[in-house]
Amino acid sequence: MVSKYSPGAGGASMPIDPSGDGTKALRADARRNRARVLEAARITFAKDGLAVPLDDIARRAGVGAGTVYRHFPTKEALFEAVVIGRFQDLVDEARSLRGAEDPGGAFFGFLSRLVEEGVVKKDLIEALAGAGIDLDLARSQVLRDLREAVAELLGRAQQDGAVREDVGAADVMALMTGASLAIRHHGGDSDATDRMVAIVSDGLRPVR
Amino acid sequence: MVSKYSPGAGGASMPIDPSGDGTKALRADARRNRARVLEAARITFAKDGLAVPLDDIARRAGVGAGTVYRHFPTKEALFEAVVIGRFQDLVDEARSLRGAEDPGGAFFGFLSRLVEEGVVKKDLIEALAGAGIDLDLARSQVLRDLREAVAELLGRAQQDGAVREDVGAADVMALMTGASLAIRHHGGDSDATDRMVAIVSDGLRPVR
DNA sequence: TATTATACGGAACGAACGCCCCGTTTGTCA
DNA sequence: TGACAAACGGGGCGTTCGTTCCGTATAATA
Repeated sequence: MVSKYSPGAGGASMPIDPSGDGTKALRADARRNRARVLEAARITFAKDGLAVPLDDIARRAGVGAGTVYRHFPTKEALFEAVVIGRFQDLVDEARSLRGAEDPGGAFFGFLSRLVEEGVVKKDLIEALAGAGIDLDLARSQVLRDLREAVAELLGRAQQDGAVREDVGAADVMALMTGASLAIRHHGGDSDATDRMVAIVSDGLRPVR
Repeated sequence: MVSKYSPGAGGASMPIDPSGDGTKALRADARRNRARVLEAARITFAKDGLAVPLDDIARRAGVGAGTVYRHFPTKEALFEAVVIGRFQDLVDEARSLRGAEDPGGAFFGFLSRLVEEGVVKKDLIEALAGAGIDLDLARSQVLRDLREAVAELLGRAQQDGAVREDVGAADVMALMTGASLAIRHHGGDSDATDRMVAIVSDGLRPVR
């Protein structure tokens, strides 16, 4: 989850950067505040989605709005940073299941995780559903990675005869997005969650 | 779909109202404009949901913003009026299927209609998903009617053995909401729609 | 046609919110 | 510890949008 953010605009006499990755070392307080902002954003976006006022995030982080903007050029950039982190976690999880001995179980288990995440993290489903967000996340690498990882799990499950043949990874992700949204509205209790996931999962199994 | 809107605040010397239903007769131009506003709102809310600026609706209706407010006290009231109309249509449709000879077919057919509507009418799914709307629609009669009508179709289908026993009407409506949202994001082509509906429908059938 | 209640339109208002500016504070390094 | 660059914070600006106000236009009625 390394950010591509680079502070400053490249002033005249920039000291050589020690890490060599194009990002200048941040001052101690700046690094601390940046972390606080990210953490606050993670919590706040999860609860209320992109709609939350940026001031709320700043207040929760214990910094001023200006500080948020020094670290992230726009509100959407901050949102992106948070969401990309979430996606990356999912990608890692999906990839760790690639070699599972039970492809069907791995696939359905991952779906369940996906939905659980979506129910708890509003920003995640908003990002997946593209809820009124420009967010060139569509062109982001993590999203491609996620789709690819899902496609791989799906393909293996299909080869194993655990999943019907007429669905693609995009279908699956859309269904999970929809399920998350439905559950979240529904109140989000875990019984309902399980029932919904079971229904969609059953629908994904091969037609008898 | 009779509105409960009543113009004026009941001045001192109000002439006896001819229709006797508590609403005073509107002037011809007022009645015409009201219809125009409703029609414009229907189209505009369907396309863009509640997020659309009210001025856009007024412009499309060919009236000023003030005129919209004379007929509907708030933007949300207008939204409600539109959504209630849509719900009522669905209720009528569901009720007409009560006596169907094939309960399973009737149930699944209605679900398909529900999703189709949701995909095309953004306001409908927003209302069903409660997307950031206070909208005491929750306490509205039509919504109760709809839930009840769905419950009846569902119950018959279950008695007929066409639908698994462990789901309720709320689950079904949530799933359809989710499917609509997923499809709409997905691009909304009718192939995808059919596939999604088929998957969820299959998931709703009795476990083998 | 004269009169009047009713309705109209759109300018104006105010609240919310993203974003920027700039005077002040703080970390860093010699 | 002194000097300076980096970072801070929060007030303020500009925009968007819901809502209201009020001078003007018009349907209804006699």
